Amino acid sequence: MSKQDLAPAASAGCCAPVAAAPLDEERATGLAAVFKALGDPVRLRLLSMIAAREVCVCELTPAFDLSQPTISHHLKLLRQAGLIDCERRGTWVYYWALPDALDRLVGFLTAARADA
Amino acid sequence: MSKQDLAPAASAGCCAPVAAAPLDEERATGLAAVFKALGDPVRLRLLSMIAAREVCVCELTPAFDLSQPTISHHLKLLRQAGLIDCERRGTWVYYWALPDALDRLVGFLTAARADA
DNA sequence: AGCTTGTATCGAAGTTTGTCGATGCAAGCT
DNA sequence: AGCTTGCATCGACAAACTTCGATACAAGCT
Repeated sequence: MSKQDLAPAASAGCCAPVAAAPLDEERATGLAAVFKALGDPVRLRLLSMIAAREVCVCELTPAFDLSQPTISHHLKLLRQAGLIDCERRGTWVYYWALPDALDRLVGFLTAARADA
Repeated sequence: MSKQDLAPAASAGCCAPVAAAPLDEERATGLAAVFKALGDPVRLRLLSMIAAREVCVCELTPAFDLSQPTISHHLKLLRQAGLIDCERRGTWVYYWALPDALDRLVGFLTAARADA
């Protein structure tokens, strides 16, 4: 039996036949990488602080009970996920948020939300 | 539009924005647990299939190149995250999505997005 | 040139995660 | 009762993750 045609298009009737495409494997991998970056309380708090306004690392590190290398590691993961970016200005390094990555996540979630 | 002044004693300059509260540790832990559940391509695809419509496990398992216990394990994690729920009906088990969890994630993301 | 401070990178240790085969349980059969 | 099918749980293993101290790099000092 072919499971290609999962959608019975039963009583759905008029509108919304198979609302969102079932999320192909490639797109799922890309999205999952970003979600995984948010799957840690420390990184979530870091992102929320950075999204509020551009922040220097020297303000972020003392806000946690973690070592400086650990905070630096989490910032690197957020950056690799495309959620933030940084720049060195003299002695200090400043981080800011990249809204596009958040937009992609919201797009997926609202599509799933709409289906449900 | 009330901006609570949680500003750090830093010399933030004139206005000291700090829009949303910086996401307390407890809420960050709860949200991160849900984001972590989405941090895997298999679970993301499972959720998108389940969100489209209520689905029987017997339709989900053959859609992946993974063993049946592995799919069952991923479904359990999604359920523990509050993203889906299930019910046994005779021989088969059916899963459906819980939109509230998605709403919470969208709420966090759009708040962060607004700040940035 | 040295010294000091801010940040990133480098191993390493301990924990968690993804996956599997084997097994167990539930429900519908004959 | 037995047999078969659908799904969950168990135990194990390799891979990945989080965290740390030690170290290296970068920039502004004296």
